[in-house]
Amino acid sequence: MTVSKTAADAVRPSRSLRKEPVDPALDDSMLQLGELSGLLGYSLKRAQLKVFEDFLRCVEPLQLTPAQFSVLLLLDNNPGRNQTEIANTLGILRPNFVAMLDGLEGRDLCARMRSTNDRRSHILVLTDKGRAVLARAKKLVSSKHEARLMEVLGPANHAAMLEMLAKLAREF
Amino acid sequence: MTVSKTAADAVRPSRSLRKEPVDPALDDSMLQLGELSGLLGYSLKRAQLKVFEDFLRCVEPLQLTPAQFSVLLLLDNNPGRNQTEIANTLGILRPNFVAMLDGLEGRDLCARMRSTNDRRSHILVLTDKGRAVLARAKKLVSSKHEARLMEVLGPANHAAMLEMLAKLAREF
DNA sequence: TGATAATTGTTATTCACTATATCAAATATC
DNA sequence: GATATTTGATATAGTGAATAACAATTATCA
Repeated sequence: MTVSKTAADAVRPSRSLRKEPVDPALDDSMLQLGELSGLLGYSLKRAQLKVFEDFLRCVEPLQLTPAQFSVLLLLDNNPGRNQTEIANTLGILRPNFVAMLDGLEGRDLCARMRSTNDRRSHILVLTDKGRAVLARAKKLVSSKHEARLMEVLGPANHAAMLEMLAKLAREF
Repeated sequence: MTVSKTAADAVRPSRSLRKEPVDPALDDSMLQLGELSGLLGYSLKRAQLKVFEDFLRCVEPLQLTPAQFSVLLLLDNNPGRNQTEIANTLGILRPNFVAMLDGLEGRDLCARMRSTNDRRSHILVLTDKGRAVLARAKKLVSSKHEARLMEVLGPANHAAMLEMLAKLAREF
């Protein structure tokens, strides 16, 4: 088949003939996702984007991205670690972690200290401000963000989902 | 508390004293994720990355990214649509969709045809090659990618997960 | 009808995130 | 003590996502 270079438009579900008013927000005449809605990866990504958006909204007064929050949380749970260790557990490449730390350190949320054992490495420490911000962030995340997730999914589903996602992140 | 600028390294779970051999791949002395493992968004993102990696592996002979696959699939399911409609349903911004289409059209997987109704818009069409590639891609995705997901999660969990993710992508 | 607004595809540009190679300083290995 | 490895860092490139602006076309409506 050779394709002609023009074409009369195909069957539009003719928005003008529709009876029920279409959702004005995500309208677009409702295209058929088809097999796409059965693709786990597709829904996974779209859900992830939505969840991150909500995270940003909930924690907006503190100006923390999910990645930054995860760093602060990890520092709090693992004192005495260096950049490589923190970056690796978060799946961040060392070169990219430098600028990220510069940002956090520039806002006085954490600090690098030269290790006395190994003078190559920087031990990462939460500052007092970092601890305070983290504490407030945790409250916002749990009371707003996670609370909303719980509400939409229900506690049982939320737990089941968490377990499955962790399994995928681990074994896949 | 003012932070001194150096510090003796804190309690390392002393890798040297461990009895069981640590997983050499993701080692890093097993940092404590702490509250991070309870954050749905965190696991969601890590799982999504793993799933997309697997998708790329499975469909590697066809050199299709998840985004490209989704475009081809959508074109097949929705003939006669223009760029704006396709881009919008996939959450791709129109300006960014241009280069993406250039790539697909350059590989002769789809084509833009000027609409006779509205000479501004381009109706998107799958080429024969595009249909053939899509068919092969679908087989690879279902026999390798989705099959693996099924195997890891189990059919029931897979279905439950899909439903929850769709709900999040929709209502969140 | 004709002036004005809106839409479509496009370009340019910016920002964030990711990835690789490379480097000097410090440490480990043998 | 020579060589290799590790650590933080820099430079750089690639990709995705976001906004503004533009020409061509179509829609609106006074």
